[in-house]
Amino acid sequence: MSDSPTPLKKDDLVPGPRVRFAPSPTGFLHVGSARTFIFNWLYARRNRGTMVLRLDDTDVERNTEASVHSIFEGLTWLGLGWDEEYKQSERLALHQKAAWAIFERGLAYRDFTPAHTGDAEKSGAQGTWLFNPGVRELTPEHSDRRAAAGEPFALRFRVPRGRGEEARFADAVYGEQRKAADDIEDFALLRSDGMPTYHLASCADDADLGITHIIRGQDHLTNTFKHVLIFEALGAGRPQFAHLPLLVAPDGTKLSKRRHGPVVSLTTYRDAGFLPEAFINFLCLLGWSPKNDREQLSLGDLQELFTLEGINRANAVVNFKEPAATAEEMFDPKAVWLNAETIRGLPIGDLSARLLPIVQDAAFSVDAAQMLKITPLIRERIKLLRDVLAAADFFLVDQLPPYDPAELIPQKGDAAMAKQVLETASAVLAGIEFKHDPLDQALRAAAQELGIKAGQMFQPIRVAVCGRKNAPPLFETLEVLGKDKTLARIGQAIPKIQ
RNA sequence: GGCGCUAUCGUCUAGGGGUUAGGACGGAAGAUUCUCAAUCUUCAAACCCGGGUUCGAUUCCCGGUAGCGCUACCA
Repeated sequence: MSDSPTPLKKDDLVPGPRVRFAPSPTGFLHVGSARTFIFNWLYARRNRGTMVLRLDDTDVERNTEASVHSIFEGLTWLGLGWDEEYKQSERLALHQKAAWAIFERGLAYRDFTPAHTGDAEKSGAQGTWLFNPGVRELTPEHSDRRAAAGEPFALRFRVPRGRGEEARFADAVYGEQRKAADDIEDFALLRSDGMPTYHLASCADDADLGITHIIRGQDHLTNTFKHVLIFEALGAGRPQFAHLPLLVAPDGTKLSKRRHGPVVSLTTYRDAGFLPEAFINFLCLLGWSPKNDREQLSLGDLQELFTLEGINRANAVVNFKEPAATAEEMFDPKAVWLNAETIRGLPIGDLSARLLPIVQDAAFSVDAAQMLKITPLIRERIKLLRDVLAAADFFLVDQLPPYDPAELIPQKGDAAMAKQVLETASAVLAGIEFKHDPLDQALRAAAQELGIKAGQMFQPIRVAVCGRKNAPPLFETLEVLGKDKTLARIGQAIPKIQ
């Protein structure tokens, strides 16, 4: 025995919570799923716990490799990471063992009834389906005999009936929940092909992986009664449940790609130029609040402030526009605002580095040094990263695209004034250093000499150089653009004036 | 149909037996700079309906209505 054993850390004695995000790869990564991931992650980090990523891929028919990609693509973009990773399809033996253990305890039975054609009962307005009559009360001998003869069957949970029993659990968000067992149908554990159902696989894995907190969408709230039954039948401890209000479309319906298009897919936001930290901030504000009116929250802030108590119960609308006119209009205005705010708060070097690949992908030849000079001029003028293409276009091209020569004419001025301004500017600019202060002094002096207002002096130059009226401040722009390009563009503008 | 959940400005939300019902986005108006943007100021904008409890309900209780979810050998 060593006389100085390694002291146990407190964390070793009290392991942190274990949470999981368990998407099924049957479609792209949904923004609602992304929020569920984020809340789980925040809970794990906040409480020094473990974040488990588990692919719930027991539905072989509907799984796609493309979907797996989409999930990882989305999660990678968020950049939050996870600690452990599992695939349900690799844990089938565990699920089957769990199902048969439940059967051995007499809490499940074989159902030899052929599978339903699911949609028929979805639309059916008749009474609640609870179980297929006849099979639930088959004697074990009869059941064994038919199984031995090779007759296919599903394994169903035998929900206690007619005894006034109740399933109950305490949800961290929705409070005490209870439901009469008589209202719970005999759900399937195993399909007739032997594959586990979602309910069984999910609970068996949660128990096996030691999940302590299940944080998931409210669409699972009523499923939880079944899950509670499974955990009990497994003799496993029951995790703490916390259900999240759903994210819905402006029309109040659940977000779906079919109905609502790309706005429900996480990668759409990445591709449109959202910053992951800003989008995480936005998503967190949907269905959760720090209760102190703070809205601009960094990841660090969120980690510090996130609690299950801050989650509310009503569904939240993602306020996008259905017929989207422009890219920016299709998104929730608050998400766009948060993104713009985050962009403004980024150090220039950081923002510039994020902008550079976008500009280069658009086939502009710019280097990092140039981008670094352009960035401060557009930082307050872009809301999405991709806006850089429209905001900085005139810095990036050699030849300005065609513009309306009428724009060259200043307020309360005429063509003659425009021409005079540009000719004067041409002469003045040729002889000075292209730095903010000299440009400022020279052009203001020139305006005074011509007897016109500074604004009247600047507009024709701005249009000649930028190809439009709305652009960053003039002197900074000229400085970045340089003397050669400036003079060339002014030279090209002069003949355009009639 | 059955069961469950929910209900504060257009949207996200704070609040809670007595408040001018607070903040944010978006909208409108104004200030400011060489345009735009940013920034600042101001304004408009909400407690689903009906009962009950109470001196007093937007808040608590019940009912209604509406929305959403589940009701598959999908997850």
